[in-house]
Amino acid sequence: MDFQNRNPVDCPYYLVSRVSLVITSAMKKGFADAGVTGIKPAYLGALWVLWLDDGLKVSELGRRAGLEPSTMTGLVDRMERDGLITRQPDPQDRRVQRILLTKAGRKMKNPVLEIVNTVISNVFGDVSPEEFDVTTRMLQRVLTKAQEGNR
Amino acid sequence: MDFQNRNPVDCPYYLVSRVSLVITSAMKKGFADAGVTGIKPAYLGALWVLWLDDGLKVSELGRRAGLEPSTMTGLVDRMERDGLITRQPDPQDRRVQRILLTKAGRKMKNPVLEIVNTVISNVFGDVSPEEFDVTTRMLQRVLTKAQEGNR
DNA sequence: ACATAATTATTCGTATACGTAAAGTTTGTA
DNA sequence: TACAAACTTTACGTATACGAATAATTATGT
Repeated sequence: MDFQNRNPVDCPYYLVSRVSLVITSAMKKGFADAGVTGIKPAYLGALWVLWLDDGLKVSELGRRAGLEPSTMTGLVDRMERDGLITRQPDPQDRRVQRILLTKAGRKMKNPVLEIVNTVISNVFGDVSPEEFDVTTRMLQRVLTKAQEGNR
Repeated sequence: MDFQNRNPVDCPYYLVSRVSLVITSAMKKGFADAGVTGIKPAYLGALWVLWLDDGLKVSELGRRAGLEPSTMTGLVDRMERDGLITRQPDPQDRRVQRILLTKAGRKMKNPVLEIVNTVISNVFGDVSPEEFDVTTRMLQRVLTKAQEGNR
């Protein structure tokens, strides 16, 4: 890896950052085109976690979605404002807020995941299954290693 | 691509977003550990473009770095504040501000790119050259296609 | 039991990014 | 020439993310 005589476009940092923003933009458009309101791309991670395991506390939700607790507070604020979740104090531990999907939040699962399917298929339309698998597994390893580094 | 019964960690959107943030965090630490001050990860794209072609106008700099003009204004503000660039009015076109590297901005090139090398090598340490190439080329194609879609 | 430590969520300040709108300048055209 | 259109940058509001500090609560060690 020697970037001294190369362009930003050769740098994986540039590439993943740009692709992340490209997908965010495509997601916004996908939701808007499908007429699904009240959801933002940043909600996806947390919603997805809750669809699999509802009623988590803020910190555990953040841990599974890859976000810091201080980031979660604002995200949960906006998701609450948009009617997708509610905060419920935990009677067992008064420090804890349990995050629970509303009916609207639960009902969104299938429509939203269909839109996610479509958007991902469009963005990665020209990518072969082999390339896709190599990249997916590689990025998963990078994340796992980064998590281990923070222990 | 069917995410109905999968986890966020199987979704390339989740992966590229998280990896992007992981690298940002590693870059911050890389700069701090090396004692290089006045640079932030977000400056990298713009700086890199200027190292190759100094004196661009804001919009062209943004185009090459993949950022909207309205994003560039704030970024240029901070880079100016941190002493890396200056704004110079263009006498040929009074709408235009030319962005010029300062001496400090120029001198940073080699040290900063060395840190970028190191950080990228660490983050992608376990990745084979083949996986790395497949991923790089794939993401480049995705970006190119996305740009074409916006014309 | 009680002081100390750890956990939990939040607030605050900052950075990063977008879209929309505005103001000034230049360009194209009638 | 005059006027409309396009371009260029900036301002503003919003969203997203982090780290440091804080307050409240719970857990731990002696």
